[in-house]
Amino acid sequence: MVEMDSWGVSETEWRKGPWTPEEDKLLAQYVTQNGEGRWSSVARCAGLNRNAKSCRLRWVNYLRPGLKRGHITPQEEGIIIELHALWGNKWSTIARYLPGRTDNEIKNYWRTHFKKRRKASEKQDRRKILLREEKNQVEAISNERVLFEEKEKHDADSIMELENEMLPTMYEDFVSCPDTVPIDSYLWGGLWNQQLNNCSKMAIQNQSNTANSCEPDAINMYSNSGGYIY
DNA sequence: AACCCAATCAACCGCATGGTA
DNA sequence: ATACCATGCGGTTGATTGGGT
Repeated sequence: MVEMDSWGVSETEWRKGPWTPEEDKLLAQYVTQNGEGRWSSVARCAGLNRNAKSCRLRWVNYLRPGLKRGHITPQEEGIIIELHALWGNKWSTIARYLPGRTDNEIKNYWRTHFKKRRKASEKQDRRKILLREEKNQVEAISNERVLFEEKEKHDADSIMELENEMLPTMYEDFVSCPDTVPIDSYLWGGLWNQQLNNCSKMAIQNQSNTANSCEPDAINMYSNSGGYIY
């Protein structure tokens, strides 16, 4: 089955892809002799195996006399920017104000340069976001650190208070009856050990004074451990 | 020298619109 | 009124090219 395109011709048999110099010559000759328009007949009569759309596009964008070649000038770029701001993607309208330039050319130019700028701006945006995130992270870490230090200080104060309150009592309990006090209760670190160290001297002194007032093993355990209770 | 990637350009495709039979 | 054809337009794609690694 041969499908018909919007130009009323069968699509499947037409040549596609880049135009050869021979095809260009045939098309240019035909259009020069017969004028623009009636592209269906151009396609049929010029001896080209191309559809009407393809012929028109090739003529309009490449073969038509008066087309400018080369880069878009800064002046032209200015006009494009201005007119695009005015009309948006109306490429053929914009092209009317740039003699020798085709809508396709302007469209490609805009897409290339606009895309480049958009990419650059996206890159800049991403960089800004990263910097902001980095800053937030630093702030968060800093805040966490401040909170942690405050908490540590608070905990240390609490422990100090607690120890100051409890140690004398605990030590008394320990000295008077070490078996009833769980050994874990004494795993409190340096302050407790320091306190206990001071007290132990008194205890040893007491022990020598009142020989059987407390169990000697606990004190020995402390003394043998180099000041720490395990 | 070989490969990769981005930029560029030419051409295609689908849709909209206008003319006319 | 409407169906069909011709044309134009904008978006997209694919090939080529040039620069960087």
